[in-house]
Amino acid sequence: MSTKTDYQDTLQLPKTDFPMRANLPNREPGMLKNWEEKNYYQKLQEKQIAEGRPTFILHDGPPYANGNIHIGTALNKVLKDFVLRSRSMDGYHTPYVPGWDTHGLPIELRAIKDLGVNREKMSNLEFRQKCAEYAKKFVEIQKEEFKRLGIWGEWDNPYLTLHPEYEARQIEIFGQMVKNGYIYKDLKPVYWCPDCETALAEAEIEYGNHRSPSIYVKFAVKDGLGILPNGSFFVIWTTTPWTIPANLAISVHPDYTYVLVETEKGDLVIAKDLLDSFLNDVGLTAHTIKAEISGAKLDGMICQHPLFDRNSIVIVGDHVTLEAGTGCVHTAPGHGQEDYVIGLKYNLPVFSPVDSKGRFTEEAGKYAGVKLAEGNKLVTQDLDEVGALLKLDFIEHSYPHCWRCKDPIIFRATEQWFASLDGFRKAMLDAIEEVQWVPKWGIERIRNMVADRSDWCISRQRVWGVPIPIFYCECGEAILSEETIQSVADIFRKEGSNAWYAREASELLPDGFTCPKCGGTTFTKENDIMDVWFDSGVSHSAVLHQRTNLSWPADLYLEGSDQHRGWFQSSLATSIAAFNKPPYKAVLTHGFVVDGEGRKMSKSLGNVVEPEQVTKQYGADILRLWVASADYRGDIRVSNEILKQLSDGYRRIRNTARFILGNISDFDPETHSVKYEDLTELDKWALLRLTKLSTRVREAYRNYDFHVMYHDVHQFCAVDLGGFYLDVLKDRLYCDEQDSPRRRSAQTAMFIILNELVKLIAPVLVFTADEIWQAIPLKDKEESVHLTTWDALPAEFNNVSLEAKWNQLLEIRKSVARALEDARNQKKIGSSNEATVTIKAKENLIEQLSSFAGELEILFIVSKVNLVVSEKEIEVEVDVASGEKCERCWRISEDVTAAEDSHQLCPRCTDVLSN
RNA sequence: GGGCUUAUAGCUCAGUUGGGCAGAGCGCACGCCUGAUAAGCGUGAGGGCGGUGGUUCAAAUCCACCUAAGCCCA
Repeated sequence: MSTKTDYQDTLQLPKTDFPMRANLPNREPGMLKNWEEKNYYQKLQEKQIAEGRPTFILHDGPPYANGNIHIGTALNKVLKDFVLRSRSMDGYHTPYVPGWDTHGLPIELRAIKDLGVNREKMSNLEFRQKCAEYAKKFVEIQKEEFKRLGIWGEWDNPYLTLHPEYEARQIEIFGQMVKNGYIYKDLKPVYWCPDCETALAEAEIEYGNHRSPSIYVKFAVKDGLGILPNGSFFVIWTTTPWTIPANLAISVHPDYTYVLVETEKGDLVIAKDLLDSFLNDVGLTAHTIKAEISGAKLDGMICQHPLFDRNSIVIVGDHVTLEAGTGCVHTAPGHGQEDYVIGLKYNLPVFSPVDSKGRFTEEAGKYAGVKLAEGNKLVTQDLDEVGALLKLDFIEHSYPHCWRCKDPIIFRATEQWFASLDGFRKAMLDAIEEVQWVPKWGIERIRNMVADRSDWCISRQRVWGVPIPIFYCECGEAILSEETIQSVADIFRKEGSNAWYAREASELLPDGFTCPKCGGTTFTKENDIMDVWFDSGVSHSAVLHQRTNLSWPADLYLEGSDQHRGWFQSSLATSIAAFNKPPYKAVLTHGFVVDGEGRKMSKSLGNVVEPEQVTKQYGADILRLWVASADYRGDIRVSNEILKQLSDGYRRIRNTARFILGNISDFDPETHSVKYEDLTELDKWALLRLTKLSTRVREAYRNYDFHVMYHDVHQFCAVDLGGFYLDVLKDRLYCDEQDSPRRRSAQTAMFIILNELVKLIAPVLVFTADEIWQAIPLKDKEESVHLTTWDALPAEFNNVSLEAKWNQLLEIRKSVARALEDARNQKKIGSSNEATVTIKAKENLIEQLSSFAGELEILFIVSKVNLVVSEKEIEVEVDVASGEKCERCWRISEDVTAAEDSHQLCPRCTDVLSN
């Protein structure tokens, strides 16, 4: 009886425990645990140090610790992990200290909301304690989420912006900036609640309907620059009459057209497009349009303030709109954000004659002491009396209210601390030129932003953050000296910034400190804390300068492109201001994650993809492969379809590895390896392809072109290996004698290929690569692939002389495949082994094919190849192979003969079996 | 409204300084194999390069404008 399995047992079929199905979601956690137990990250660091490698410092931008990570955070950390792991394999020492941003208003708000904190009944110290707890909780949550993605780093020793040593360093950097003369105090309008007597952040504002007066006011022209007659009027519109006493200017848009129109209330200047609605509102008739003037020409004209003996100048700005009013905007730099910004441009004082309780101050002259609600009435009456009021009305509109007391809020200028960008802008711009920006256009973005930005207001009227280390003497003098700031820093280093709230000023100042101005000895503390961007902005020094395993400046910062305005800039600012050097040598940015249609993710659209969901359904390696597959310079799409596709790509790589593992199970590289010169030419060709791949992929990693790596590796597995090399090898591997040189030659090449492949994918497919690594039959190997380096492949592999010849063969192989497919469609053959192929071509091509000698059958996986010289370019004929099918290797040949028990065997198989 | 960016087959990507009928892989369709088998092999159909208008002997590649999308700002 002859059965198939009779001969199956005489073959060397693939044998491996390496599972075809990865089951990543279930298996990855176990591998993570193993890595952690064996302390691999630490081991890698020690190894790198022992080998004396050059360092590569990627400084981590701290995510904000107030929620779970999202897919964008995952993308960022995974990219960082790619960089570090590839640099490690490329021979660098790559310590990685992850960090978190732990201060700031969002955490204050969440602490109040989520922890049910009653802020009124709690001291600042207690409240800060709650905020710290909240932040630390999310640090732990995010830490676990990052670890799950396979990211290696000093997870048990990260940096937190609330650490005492961090805060101390932050104070020192501030001190350095003071020393360099870049810190000053000035007025700036902020949201202010007169009832609660406190500044409010944007997040503490609630919009609601409010009834306001609506007035049109005319300002008489004193100097019309010869364009407008004196005695004509600019007309403004406002819903806050109480800000009229603080009016310093009238803004017009440079690109709008204005008309001078004759009315019964005088000759008025109005934006042309708003003339009709204005006349209608106020109930006036236009008699004559006396002139049309472009807004730009109005710049510099001078008007008389209707109530005070001072000027109101005409200025131009793009913030003026045609939505309502007159196109001439009442401008009070002390009472509005836009007014403030345009005021800075024109050097207007930040005039804000209103106190913390919402009453006019002495600066408001006769209104001093009047509450603003009353002020609205008085001002309007006075305007009417002097004839400046054109119209009074009342409107319902959306207006900001205090979240706590629900009262309407005001804009009020208060004293704030600033860092003078102007003082070091030039140095920042110069530094930007020295940094390598990836992609290149990043330089354009940050350059424009730095060139345009105004001074940095670092004051925040909050408590959860690092206090601004300034004292005030009774005489009013603000104390900020090297000595006092260092004293604060020293105390913070021991006790943290809570000391600011726990101690009296005298306990924070150096012993025996006296006011340099008046000699006074009684001091109070500044109430403001620093902007959180200052916290994270000093991380380069707080982390890199203070950790012995790191160094300053960083080799690389790697964040989303929103950080051109954020962290890249705040870091650069503090670094330039303190040290006059950029904190990084290179900056890499990536785009944002969007959905399958390229739209931003939002809860309301319901298109949010959570990293946890991806790891649960597909595994972290798939998420990482997704990161690797996309070109991160632009936006990166993610969708189920995309992830599904990645899974297919992943399986291809995985199964390629599995196939090789199965075929080298009886291969001992030490005893069975074949020397390069003794390898078959096909195997040499495979190693040449490997060398090309390896060169390209390593270069791609060095250039941060991870998607090149993915596509090339995938293509190599699918096309070079699966589509040709491994398919062709099967006959040799399965049917040749186990220890035959040709079989060992194939195994040698496959072994080398797998070893290199696993190292090339290791930075991306961290779990799968290590799983493969464990399965490779190599003694004395590193415990984990992640502890290895990319060693140079032997130069002899780069045997380019093979290229042309084999490329041509592959071309012909395509023609053969097409011909075989035709024959298959005509039901002539099924398997290609059932075919005899006749190639007709010109003499020189036939000659070249002849040089493959008896190999062509194997290379085309057919039973017989005939070569015929003809005049045709190339023609392939397919016939049913004649002869009998060898029951062992399934190839058909006329040499197949009946073996003793009537089984059909070819001579090769007969030989193999007889040994 | 401003600064920067992106736009090549269903998907992910290649397309050097403008030059040969625009490529790859995946997916899909069809077929083969059943000794990589919840695998493997082959063939094939898919786009005219976001749109419009220019420059040029020649443009996916250069210029202008527009559209859509993204980040930041106002």
